[in-house]
Amino acid sequence: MSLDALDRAQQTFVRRWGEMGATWGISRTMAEVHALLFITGDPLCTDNIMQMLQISRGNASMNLRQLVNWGLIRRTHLRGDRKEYFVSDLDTWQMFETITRERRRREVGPIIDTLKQCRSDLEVDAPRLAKDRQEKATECDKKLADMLDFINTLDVMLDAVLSSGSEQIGTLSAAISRAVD
Amino acid sequence: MSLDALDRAQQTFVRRWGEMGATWGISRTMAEVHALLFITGDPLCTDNIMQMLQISRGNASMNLRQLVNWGLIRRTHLRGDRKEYFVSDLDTWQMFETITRERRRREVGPIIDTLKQCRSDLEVDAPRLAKDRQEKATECDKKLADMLDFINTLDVMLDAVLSSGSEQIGTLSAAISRAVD
DNA sequence: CAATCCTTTCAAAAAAGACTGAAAGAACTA
DNA sequence: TAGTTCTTTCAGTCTTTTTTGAAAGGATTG
Repeated sequence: MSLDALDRAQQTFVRRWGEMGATWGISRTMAEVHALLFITGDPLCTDNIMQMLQISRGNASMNLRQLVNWGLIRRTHLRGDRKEYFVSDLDTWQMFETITRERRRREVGPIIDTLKQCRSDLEVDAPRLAKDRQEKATECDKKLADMLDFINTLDVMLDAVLSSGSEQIGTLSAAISRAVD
Repeated sequence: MSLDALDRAQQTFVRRWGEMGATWGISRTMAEVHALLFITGDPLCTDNIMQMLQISRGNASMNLRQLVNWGLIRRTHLRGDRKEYFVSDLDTWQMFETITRERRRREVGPIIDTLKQCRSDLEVDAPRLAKDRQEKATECDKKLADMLDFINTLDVMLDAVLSSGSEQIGTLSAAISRAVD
């Protein structure tokens, strides 16, 4: 099994993508599996992936399942072959949208809930606090409110960007630059 | 040491912020230390932090140093006290800006470099590839180019948003919504 | 300069997280 | 139905990351 220039370029990409993933709370291997499917563009089966990334069957299976759950890859079948194959979405924008939506769904909601929770608990019990603590409570509430506000603004912006679709990204980028000047 | 409603609200916030950090490649404790300084607004010394978060001296020292390096907190001193204190005096927007700039600096550059590297390696060696591999190489190059392009666009947008400052964030949000319709 | 007070460092320990491989399960085939 | 082929699961193992605590390093004070 000798590697040519294409293989080497793909390997470099896969490794780097794995490292990236690791700093972003996605496991290195999951990111590598994804990168491999993305960059080759070919349907690959579990054995291909095990061999190319030197990982165990169990590991491959787990990570493939997660990627399917995220919506980043899908199962497919090759005519006359019983094995399952996997293919990645090939469009960069699509990938970005999927990942961003998923993270937003998992993370933005919970943090907003916690902030609101803190505020309402504070509001309910504030009258019973000692005088000097009341001031502090007001300050704290202000910080929570600011943050909530900020997150909401960002969330609205993100939503607009995500729903714009890849064709409009240029327009959007231009509009932002214009608004900032 | 009995906890009042303010303490409880702050603790909830600190815990949640820690969990958030953990899913974002920032260690749970570092995020908790930051949250604590942010939400109380008070200058706190190492002992305060050790006690409030139930962590060791070494751990506190390490994480405080990292936060100072990130520019999220700063050292300060209290009149008539030899200890060092720490404060987080940034507002929500400044915090966001600091964190985003730091991550961008560390992560965007390297990934762009790798993508370019892959492309140029491919270009240099492509002529020597077998015919069927050449097609693949072209496809691969196209993917790398697309991704590079996409990252650049996003990076430009991000830069515009970051340099806009908190006063303009409303304007910006409105401009985006308008552009998307 | 010795004593005190505080901070930093770092080797070792603990905790968290990821991976393996063998075994069980599912889906087809003859 | 029994056999074959492929997939999933999960207890145990291994790896990586985080935390601890004790010792060393600085700075300030009397």
